[in-house]
Amino acid sequence: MSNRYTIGQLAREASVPTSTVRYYERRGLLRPDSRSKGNYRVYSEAALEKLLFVRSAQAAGFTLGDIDALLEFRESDAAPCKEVQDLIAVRLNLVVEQIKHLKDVDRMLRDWMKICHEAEQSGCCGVIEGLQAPREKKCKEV
Amino acid sequence: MSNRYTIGQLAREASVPTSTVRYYERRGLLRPDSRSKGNYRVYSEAALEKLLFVRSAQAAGFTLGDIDALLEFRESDAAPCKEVQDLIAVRLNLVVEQIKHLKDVDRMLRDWMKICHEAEQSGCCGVIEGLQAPREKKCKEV
DNA sequence: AGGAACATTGAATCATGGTTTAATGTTGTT
DNA sequence: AACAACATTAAACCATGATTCAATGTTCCT
Repeated sequence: MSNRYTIGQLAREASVPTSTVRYYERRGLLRPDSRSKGNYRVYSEAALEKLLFVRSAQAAGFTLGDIDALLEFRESDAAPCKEVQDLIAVRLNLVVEQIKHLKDVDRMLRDWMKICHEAEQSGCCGVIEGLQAPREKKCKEV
Repeated sequence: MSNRYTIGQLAREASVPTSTVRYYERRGLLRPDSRSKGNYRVYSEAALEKLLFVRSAQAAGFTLGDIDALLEFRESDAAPCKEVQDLIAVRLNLVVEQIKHLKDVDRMLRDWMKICHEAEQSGCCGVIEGLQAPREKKCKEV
């Protein structure tokens, strides 16, 4: 093995635009192993694994900030379960919060949809009215 | 009635920073009714209602882009149920998608948490290993 | 040798919803 | 008159995760 990749090859292998690979480099996540004589980035197989790791971790809900930390753990030989669990726990809490919030929004939107259907008969959009300050309603209660 | 508000008063009434009110103005959502001799923004009661409408609509899950449209409907005398329903439907689809995605992420994070707990005994972090490309795993299957 | 394909860089741009800053002017109270 | 509190503006900045651009250099294939 010991494959070498240009940025384009690497990007294709990981199904990522090259611009994103450069962006990760700016973020400090992924450095080329060296440069060609023409100053092209040269990546090793390990870099590809790392890039795939980054994408997997992103898909698993970690932010690039989280992944920074995960990569440090990965680079070290320790098995820092405690730290990883903390990272997961923090992220999980945020995700749970977001889901909760989105479910509220979902419920509200469905309510408005219902109100709109019901008000449609009376020729007065219940949603527009409903979102007014309460005392301002201009059509009969829906 | 016929109250007049400075931007600060308006902002306080709506529990919004003044910077946000100016931002909405930049976005074309909310214009002052006039200017004082000192060039201060002067808002009417109607402007306050409008601002409250914007905040309600945001809370209901509409983006400022959506609210642009809602305000146009509100300003017109029509009862554009069809348009409002479309707006709600589009937003609802996006929200449903987001919830779906976040639930996947939630499930993955819980899986990783479980894996990490199980791998903890073997002194090898299952998460770090698990996110590698499959052939790269450096510790026994978890 | 020529041309396509690919690479380089820094900087600007995008979407979202704002906040912060700096330098300056106004209003209200004492 | 002095002072605090409040206002004005344009522009830069924040976080997130990138993409796009322009101007230019390199590599590969025939």
